[in-house]
Amino acid sequence: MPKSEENPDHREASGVEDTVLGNLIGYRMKRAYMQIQPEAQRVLAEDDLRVVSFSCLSIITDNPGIVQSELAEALQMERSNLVVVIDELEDRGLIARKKVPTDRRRYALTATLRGRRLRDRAALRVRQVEDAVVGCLDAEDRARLMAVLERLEARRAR
Amino acid sequence: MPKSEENPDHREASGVEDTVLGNLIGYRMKRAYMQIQPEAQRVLAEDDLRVVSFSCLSIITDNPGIVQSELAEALQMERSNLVVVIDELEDRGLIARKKVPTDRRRYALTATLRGRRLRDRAALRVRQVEDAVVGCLDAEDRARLMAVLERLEARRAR
DNA sequence: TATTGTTATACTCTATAACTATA
DNA sequence: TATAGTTATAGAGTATAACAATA
Repeated sequence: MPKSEENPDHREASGVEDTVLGNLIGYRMKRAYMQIQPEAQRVLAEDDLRVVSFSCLSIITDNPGIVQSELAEALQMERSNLVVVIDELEDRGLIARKKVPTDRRRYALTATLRGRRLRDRAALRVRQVEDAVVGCLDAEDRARLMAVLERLEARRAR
Repeated sequence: MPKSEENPDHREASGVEDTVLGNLIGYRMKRAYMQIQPEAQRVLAEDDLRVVSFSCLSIITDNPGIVQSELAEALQMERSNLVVVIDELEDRGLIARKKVPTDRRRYALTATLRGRRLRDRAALRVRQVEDAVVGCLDAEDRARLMAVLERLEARRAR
């Protein structure tokens, strides 16, 4: 019976046997992510933000003048799906669209003061719920996790 | 200007500034996961499997006689969403449903020989694409990553 | 001709409520 | 009364094609 070297067969807490799935990084990553995502979603919802709108607001705040194509590329999402998100942020007065004089196809996006403040507050609260979830890791484990995740992501240019 | 201790402000490869989002574990985890997931999806599709059907087939293979409620719980999904997946695996002759004599509400699920063989082959191929993605990590980093992800997941019982 | 923002649309995934048959 | 499996459905999230305005 083939056993994996790094994680021998074991019964999960639930009592369900799992020789294969649990040794796949994708599976483990999704399940770990699912510990964090609903918590982040919940606190962001208290400010009427979705994860995607918080992400947009955050990138716009840090990159005043960014245009929608660039934002879509930064967040790895489709331009078309960005439109409604940007519409809503603008309607709520959190960001502003300004036509770029030198290229009138493009809209320069900037966060308003309200937008920047909301971003800062929301980021703090997301950080707090992450701290709670990740509380079982010490600072070193956490830093190492972040570094490894960044390296996996950087692999994209292959 | 507040800077994070563990990851100072920096320009991403794309040239987009990112003071906040990039320091959130949830964001990093999602982006790292997105390096693996499409690759896994692609190789599984070659065997006409989705990630969820592979996961079901895998758990059923390792747990002959498991019933749908237990499977749903193990994979943290809704019973109702499991039905079509199980239907398809059964139609393809990869698993069998057998009424449990002692409780005729329940179906005992078992993988057929074909199902077990497909699972083993698919698992190997998923493992290969994961190895390719994660090739930038040495064995120790990889083992540590898996261990940390497991600890985050285990936090569920809080 | 190519690109930006936009609209419409479709497809997947997930969540909920309600039904049936059994217990 | 509660549970297992099922159905239908609605809501997200995501992907694609096509269009108008502009380069």
